[in-house]
Amino acid sequence: MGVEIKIPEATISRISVYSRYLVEVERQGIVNISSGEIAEGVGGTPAQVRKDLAYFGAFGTRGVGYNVRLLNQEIKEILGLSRQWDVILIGAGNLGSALSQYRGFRERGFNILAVFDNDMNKVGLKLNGLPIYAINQMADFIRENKVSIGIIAVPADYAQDVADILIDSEIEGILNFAPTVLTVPEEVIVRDVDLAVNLEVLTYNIENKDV
Amino acid sequence: MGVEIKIPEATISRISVYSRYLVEVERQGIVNISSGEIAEGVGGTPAQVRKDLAYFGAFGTRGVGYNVRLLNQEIKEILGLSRQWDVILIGAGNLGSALSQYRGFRERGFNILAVFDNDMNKVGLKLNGLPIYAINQMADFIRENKVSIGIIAVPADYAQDVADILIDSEIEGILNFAPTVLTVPEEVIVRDVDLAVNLEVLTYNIENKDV
DNA sequence: AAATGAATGTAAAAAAATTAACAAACACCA
DNA sequence: TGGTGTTTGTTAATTTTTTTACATTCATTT
Repeated sequence: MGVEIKIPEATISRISVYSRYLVEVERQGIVNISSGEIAEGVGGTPAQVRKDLAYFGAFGTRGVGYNVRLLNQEIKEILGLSRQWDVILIGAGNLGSALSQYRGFRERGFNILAVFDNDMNKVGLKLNGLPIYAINQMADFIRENKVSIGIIAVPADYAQDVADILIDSEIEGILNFAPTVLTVPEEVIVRDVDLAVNLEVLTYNIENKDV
Repeated sequence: MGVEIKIPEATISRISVYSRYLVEVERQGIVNISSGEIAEGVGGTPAQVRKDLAYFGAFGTRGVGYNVRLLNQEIKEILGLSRQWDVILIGAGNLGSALSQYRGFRERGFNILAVFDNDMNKVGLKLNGLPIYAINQMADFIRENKVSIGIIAVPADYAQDVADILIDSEIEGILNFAPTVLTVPEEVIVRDVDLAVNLEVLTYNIENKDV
């Protein structure tokens, strides 16, 4: 009977950015930070920062601000980053290769276990230290290793087939880099990263700067 | 004195996805399509599709739907894709390499002219057929070739320096893959593609599925 | 111990975006 | 030619998100 409080997706994106910024700030040895300083650091407004954080609790001290280390700890907890996330990557092409050694993932606690590809010239080899397996080994691997997330970095034509295997293997979430809309049951969470779409939003904004 | 009509950024993202879907539909030889069919194809609602399109004009025929080819033409015009976009890529690392040969860019009319990197072992070589130049050659190159967009794929620590050069060279837009917030003057449009943030929004959504 | 200053947390207001609803327009058929 | 069914374009309603404004709280100083 409790009132449902829906938290904007944009808030989640922003607190992830706050967290990344706080890591940097903590590294500089700064102990306390105000909403205004966070806003300045990430390009937002103080009110927005406070509002975003207030969805989850009262982490600050009035008149003082937020303790950098504690706030970052709270945010990581909110984002689900206090547990480790085991991830597999599907697609050992150029994009897959880039993602397999992307520092940002490891730094934030994501653990890529293996790469899957259907190219038999690649299967058995390593990609940036990660083993490459065939896609027909994927379902077993996911179950045996309790993999939570699959990152799809295959061409659009194969993406749904890959997704179907992931779904069958009871994956929890999919980060989809293929430029296509995936059909998944509602218990599987998908997030699309659409590179061309991003570029097109940019061109639109360039062309309509002044308007 | 005209009323300003602000178009949601989400609308721009969506029409870009519609366009990609229409390409596929057109390839299948389908001539007309309804808002409901588009919605089904991209995972949206018919009302949303119509509303998004209505910001820009009346492209359909009542009782019939939209002519696939014409609608796609209109959308591309809206997104600024009727002109060609000359792009450079900064960073010849793994991510830069992946982006340099990303099909989705070329398919949508983006033309990557060159890659820039500070690693002198790479300068002078080619990356997927594209010349690699030193970053100190970048400003001249941008002006001489009237480059509109720079794609930043360098580590976060160097991203602002690269951005500063792009800004000085009067670039129009920046697609930023570096996990950091760039400071730019307001006439330069930036769009961030933050890979770890996307993964963290995914983990949040997984952890809060049922709520 | 009271006063001052600073910055949070939140309630209320405003703005923005989405959804619903329906009249208008068109194709097709009898 | 008139009626029927379909689907758009648009207005209105609703929902969501952002912004504003300020009372509350805490640290510090006198």
